[in-house]
This record gives sequence, C-alpha cells and structure tokens, in this order.
Amino acid sequence: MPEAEDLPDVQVFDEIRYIEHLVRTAITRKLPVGLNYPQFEVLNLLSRRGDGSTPVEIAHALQMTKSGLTNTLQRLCARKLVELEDCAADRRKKRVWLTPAGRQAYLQAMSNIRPQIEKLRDGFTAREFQDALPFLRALRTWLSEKD
Amino acid sequence: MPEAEDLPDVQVFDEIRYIEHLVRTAITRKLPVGLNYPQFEVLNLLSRRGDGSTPVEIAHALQMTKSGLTNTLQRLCARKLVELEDCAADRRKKRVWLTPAGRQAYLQAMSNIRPQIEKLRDGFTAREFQDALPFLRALRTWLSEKD
DNA sequence: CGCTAATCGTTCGACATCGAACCTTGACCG
DNA sequence: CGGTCAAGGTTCGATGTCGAACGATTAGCG
Repeated sequence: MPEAEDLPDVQVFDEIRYIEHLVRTAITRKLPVGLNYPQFEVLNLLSRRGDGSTPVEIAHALQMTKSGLTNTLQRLCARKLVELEDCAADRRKKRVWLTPAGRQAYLQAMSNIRPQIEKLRDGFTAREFQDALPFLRALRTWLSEKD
Repeated sequence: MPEAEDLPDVQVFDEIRYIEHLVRTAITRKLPVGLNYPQFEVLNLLSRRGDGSTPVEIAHALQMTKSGLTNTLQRLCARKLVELEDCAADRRKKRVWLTPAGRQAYLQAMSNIRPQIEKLRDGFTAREFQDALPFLRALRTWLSEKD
C-alpha cells in the first residue's frame, strides 16, 4: 500500500509549501534593515499597482486579514514610508499613498533582490514558468472556489 | 513595457503563495477544536514517518525553527498528544512519541479533511499532479541550493 | 424619511514565528 | 586526558497573524 507521501497531490502541496517558505526567507534576508517581509509586500503592491488603494483592497490582494494589515500599515506609517488619507467620498475608507521615502525604500529592496532573480532566470527559462502556470492557476482557482 | 506582474516567474510565485495560503486556511478550518495547524502538521509527520524522531529532525522536515517547534511540542505535550523521552544514547537529544490520544486526534482530523481531498481528486487527475511535479521539484531544489 | 444590514477600519487577546543568547552534552584533536 | 568546538533544546523578546467584537459610516428598502 502506498504511503501518503507517495501520492502525487500530496507531493505537489508539499513542494508548494516548501517553495513558499524558501522564497519568503530568501527575500527576508535581502531586505534592508528596518523593513520586514510583510512591509515589503505592501510597498511592492503599492509601487506596482499604483498607490491610492484602500486597506481592504490591499489586504485582499496580499491574502492578509484587515487586522493584520492595520498592524503593518501602522508600522509603515511610523517610519514615514506610507501615508493614510481619509477618503472624502466615503468616510469609512482610507487611501494609502507611498511617500518619496517609501518609493526609495522599495527601490533599495528591489535592487538587493534583483541579483537573485537574475540568477533564477539563468537556471530556468521563461517557457518553463509559462508551462507551469495553467495548472497552478487552475488549482488556485479551484481551491478558492471551494473556500 | 511589461508590468512585473506579467512576468511568468513572478506569476508562478504569486500562485504558489496563494495556493499555500488557501491550503493552510482550508485545513485549519477543518481541524477539531483544540488542534492548530502546526500541531496537526507535527502529528501528521509523526503518524506517517513513524514516531521516535528528534525535535531537530521534525523541525527540519516541516521548515520550522527549533524554537518554534519547542513551543508546539510543549503544547502537544500539555494536551497529552505526544510524549518526549530523553534519548539514552545521546543525552542531548529527545525523542517524540505519539500517545494513543495523539493518534486518535490525528485520525479525527484526517477524517474531517478527507472529503475535501476526495473532491480535489474529482477535479484533477493524478496525472495532472504528476506532470506538475518535476518542475516544482526542480524549482524547490534550485532554491534550497541557493540558500 | 427611518430602520436594518453591510462595509471599513481598529482594537484586543491568543497564538505562531523568528533570531539570538544560553546551557548541556557529545565529538574532535592535540 | 583536556580544551575547544559543534549540536540539541530551551528561553526570551519582538513581531506577525488570526478571529471576534466594536464603532462609525453608508447603502438598501419599505
């Protein structure tokens, strides 16, 4: 009888858990002092998707809870890397903006991380990643529907 | 110019992060009261790989730090789900054993989770998981070597 | 209009997680 | 031997993470 470890689906999820952990710790190690992984994730999102998002939007995009994001935003705010603005149109909402220092910190972090990404692209082709995408997307979609 | 989000490698890592999170929360929700996700992970490992392992072995297998595992083992111990035994051969080490209650709790958790796994196996074939494995394994190996 | 429900963000308490420092014990080697 | 170093576990402090409850605001609808 096959051990559970031998089942392909279990192995896939084990690999995914492992990869997620490796990436998180690799990025964490490269971050400039005073910037944490979740803080970097927020800066990353704001830089790329454009700032002015609301906390719930950010939390959803990063799979964080509202309360978790409140915590991270408070720390980013304390370091003057982001600013929160009360939304005039809907006074329940706030909008999050990067400060110049926030953009600077993000660029600094990215320039620390970029060499690793370059090395990764030497080890694997864009095609390999593309070929892996459809299954991963299908799996993610299925799992989030069965939520 | 392509947004960073469009790069296939970035998308793959995003999907992986997302899937890991979905699986963790899905399992967490099915766990019997009083059993946490990390506790379940430890019971799962002990049940499948056999007990008698040492804490460092377990921590390494689950990508936990020694101190994190100490915490989890203390809680499992307090609930009498595992027992720690001082290793006679090497008195620095301890060995972790499942108690009957621990095996019982694990079986209970698994029977809560099994229906989800069955549904997953209706949605995807074993072949699809097998086909995804080589790339994921290569990626995990590459990342852990560049550690 | 006015009631009810939903949304947004915060607070709080419990627990997870990490890294660094520490103690004990064993291994290595001169 | 004996000294030094490595390995196994624990503790501690800081932070992350979650869920539940809350106050404020808005939307929906009779």
